[in-house]
Amino acid sequence: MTKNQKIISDKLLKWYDHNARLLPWRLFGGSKPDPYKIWISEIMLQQTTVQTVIPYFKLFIQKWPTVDQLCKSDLSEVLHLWSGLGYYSRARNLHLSSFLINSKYNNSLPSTESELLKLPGIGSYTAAAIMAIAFNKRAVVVDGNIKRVVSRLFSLEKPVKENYREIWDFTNLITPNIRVGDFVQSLMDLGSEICTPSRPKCYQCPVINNCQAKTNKKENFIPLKKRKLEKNFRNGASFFIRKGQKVLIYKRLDRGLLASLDALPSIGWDNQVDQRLEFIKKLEKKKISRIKHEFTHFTLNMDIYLVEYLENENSKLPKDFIWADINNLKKFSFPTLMQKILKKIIND
DNA sequence: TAACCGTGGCC
DNA sequence: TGGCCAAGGTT
Repeated sequence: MTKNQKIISDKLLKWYDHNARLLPWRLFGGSKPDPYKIWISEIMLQQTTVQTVIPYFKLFIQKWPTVDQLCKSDLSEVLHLWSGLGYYSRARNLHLSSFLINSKYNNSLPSTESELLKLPGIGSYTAAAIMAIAFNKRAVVVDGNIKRVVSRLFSLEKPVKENYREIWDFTNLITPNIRVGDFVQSLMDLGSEICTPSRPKCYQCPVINNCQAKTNKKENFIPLKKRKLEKNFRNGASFFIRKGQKVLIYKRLDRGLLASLDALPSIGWDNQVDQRLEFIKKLEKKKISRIKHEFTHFTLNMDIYLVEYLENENSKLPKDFIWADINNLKKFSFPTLMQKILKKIIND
């Protein structure tokens, strides 16, 4: 680490001492962080904003304060708490990992990158982040914020997606040997609050004099943005099949989109073949509404149909189908898409 | 490697 | 309004 690189980390740490965000998984005043909480927070924060995560994190820790408690839970409980948060494989992987940590590591998170990487749901970023933040061990942490901050500090013009290796090398150069956790979080807080994607607040930046992008007057153009692929449209149909005060719902397949979550029977949009849904095609239905829902990689237009299910059609239901009380749907694990559809039907 | 995997907020 | 973006991982 050269003198200038040490100046950068010193300035960032000093800034962090006075400007760190107060977040529920952070401890201050010399207390050691709880690796379990850091793990849960890091998984929840994958591609998810801090403000969205906070209430989910608090509920999660309240319900399962330790690995030991988590590994005694049912997957269905974890999915229920996770419903609405998105990227549901994270919940499945957390649950699975809790068993591994229980059986292989005596309920304590492993503290080496190679062992952390063996846990499902932990990749290169999360392993390094847990090393640094939970254990204060030196690791090179490169997340979305840090990619942008480092690109600007060293005037790296390439789009971040195409420049991982170079960004990693420069991040490595400025990563100190002490207070690694604080340093990593200082970069993240800086990226989140000051060195923002658009209109960075350079006038508040503690390392403005060390920033090569600023020196070159390129802070608004670095890193370069890459054009994204065009988003596709899909059409689907959801069925509100009613029998008195009950509605037919089912548990989705345990793989792919919205895996293992509860849903209204729906077809035509998720590239899945589910034999259990064949019976829908024979039902007498009436189109009552339509909603639009944005996924990351496609836009969904979902037609909503109402089916009045007659008492004498009491044929046997497929596996994992149940008649749910319309007034007690809270106990199920619906993704936001389904919550939107249900709200639309019940309000209309 | 590029597609897949959710959702909410911002401008 | 719609595209962008957020403490990415898996296949």
